[in-house]
Amino acid sequence: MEIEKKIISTIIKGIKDLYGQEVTENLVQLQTTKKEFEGHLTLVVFPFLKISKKKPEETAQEIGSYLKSNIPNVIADFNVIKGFLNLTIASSSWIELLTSINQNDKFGFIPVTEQSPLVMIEYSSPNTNKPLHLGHVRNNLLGWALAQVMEANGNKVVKTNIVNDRGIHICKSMLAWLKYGNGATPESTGIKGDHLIGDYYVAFDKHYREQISELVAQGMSEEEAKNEAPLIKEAREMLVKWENNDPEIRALWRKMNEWVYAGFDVTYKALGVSFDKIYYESETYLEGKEKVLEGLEKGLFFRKEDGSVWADLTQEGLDEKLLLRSDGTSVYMTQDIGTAKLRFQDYPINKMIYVVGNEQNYHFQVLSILLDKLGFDWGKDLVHFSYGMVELPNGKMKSREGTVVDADDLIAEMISNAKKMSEDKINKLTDLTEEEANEIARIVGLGALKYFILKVDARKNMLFNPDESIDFNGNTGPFIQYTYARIRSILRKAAEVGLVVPQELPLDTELNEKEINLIQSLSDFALVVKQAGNDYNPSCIANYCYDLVKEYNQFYHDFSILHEEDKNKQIFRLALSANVGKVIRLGMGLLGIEVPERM
RNA sequence: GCCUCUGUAGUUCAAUGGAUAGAACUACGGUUUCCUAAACCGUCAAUCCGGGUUCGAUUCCCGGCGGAGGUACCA
Repeated sequence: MEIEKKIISTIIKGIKDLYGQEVTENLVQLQTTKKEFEGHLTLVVFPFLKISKKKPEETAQEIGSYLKSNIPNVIADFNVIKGFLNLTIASSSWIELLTSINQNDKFGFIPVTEQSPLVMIEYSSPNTNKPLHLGHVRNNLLGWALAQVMEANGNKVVKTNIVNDRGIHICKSMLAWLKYGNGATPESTGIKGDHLIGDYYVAFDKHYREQISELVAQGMSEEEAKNEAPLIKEAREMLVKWENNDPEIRALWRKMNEWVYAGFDVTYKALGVSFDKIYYESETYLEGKEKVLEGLEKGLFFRKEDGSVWADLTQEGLDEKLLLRSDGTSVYMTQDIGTAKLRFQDYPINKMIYVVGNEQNYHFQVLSILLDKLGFDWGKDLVHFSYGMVELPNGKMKSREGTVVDADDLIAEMISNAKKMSEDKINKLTDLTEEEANEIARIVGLGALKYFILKVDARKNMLFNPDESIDFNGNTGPFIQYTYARIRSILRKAAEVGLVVPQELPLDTELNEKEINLIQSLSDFALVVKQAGNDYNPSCIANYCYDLVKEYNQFYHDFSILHEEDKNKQIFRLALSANVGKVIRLGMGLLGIEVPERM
């Protein structure tokens, strides 16, 4: 980082001295040199040709000479290939850089201060009528990782969850439980609360379909049958009762939601995610209604003859959008407006990020415009962190067809597979207690799952193959975790013989290319964290960690560390290992992935 | 129909407009006097098609073709 800054400023000065023109920093393209060429950093000189009015080679040569004579303690040498100026950095500069990384426990992170902007991140947002599935897992992992990344970039972060705890879908579960449940509770059945409720949601659907086909058999059209089936009518009645605060219905609703929340808590805890503030739609939907009526008064919205309220977005190139139904009840959009209002009351939000699937791109485009019209400062540039769907090898997940991957099942399976894998490796964990071994299996199993999902660009749809997901080789979480554990092992062994990495590293160590490359890769971490924050994209951190690990593994394979005879060299390599370990821990930490001391 | 996103080795994923498009899995073949072999090394193999922008395009723009999503008084 420091090295690059120094070079860039010298280049800008050099262009001025050589060609008499001021250039901006973004014109200076300094990148890491490709492996097949000599040098560490490469300047692309094409952008300067118009200024120098000379050939690429000549321009590169001149800039190179300027750098070498002006900052000789940084630029040891240079070479020119076409329009590329390859710079070789002096060893002492690299060692200084490693020292600065070594001294900073939160290398690459920008500290959060009182003045930092406040970013609120909404993620998870479950319905309370069924347990979490693989799609929610992606949402939760992305939301958590993004929160960590934003914080690492110097933002105050508030993680929030909006729970959709009201509506017809909840009533369906409640109704089925009353009819077919025989008073079953999580305690009496031993079934996790969210799964229990989910079972009755499925039961409702089953009986509902039966009624529909009966009615169709009696000669009713399918469309009509769907509306006339006794079950759906009862569910609607129940919803009305709920809205009218019927004490019995409300009591049942509260009881069943508590079961679900208890179940969700277990899943959230297993995934390692948490929230600073939870909102419930049962508490926000009325606020939204109010806000919409307020907008109506101000003339922002209009009312149709049937009483429904709409926003006219044709000016913005969109169509008209419904905000309140003709019967006065609120829709999805209304609730989001209400939630926004409450959040704004509760926090001085500078930026709002919604982690929601890409099927709702249009919804958020509209929401942004509406919030802006209603006077929310952050409305216009709210961020919809839109992620793709998770597909299975045999197609999309459909809850009705039973092709969903349940989150709890998946987590349990990953952990038990991790356990099996480590048991296959004899001589490894034999001295550990059962408890310690289980803890490692948990860390590794979850690491595999999290990494598998987070390494993929969030915007893209991704394919999840349950059989292949638990691969512990290649670009996977366990591979990275394993490298970390090995590094920790080396440091433990070194400590046993009294070798400790000092704060300050000796400057007179001779470095080879692989060692320099490793320092360079370490320093890239700061750039990657910044990029992840700018692009709202945790996946680049995952891929960075993997590249770093691969590079370290080669280094580790080629050079000895504990058996190195040159004392300076030994300390240097130990420091290098320690800092690779540190950066892995920081990087994986941003993804919400733990790293084990042993495995 | 209209709108948005997306097309990279057999498969799953990479590549701020930069040099010969990288990995991993699979297959085949190597490497343990040595700190964790859950490792390392090698071989095979790809930018959907056609234009444009420029020193230079997987990337940006336009047009096809393929995939996904949206376009509801569902959430």
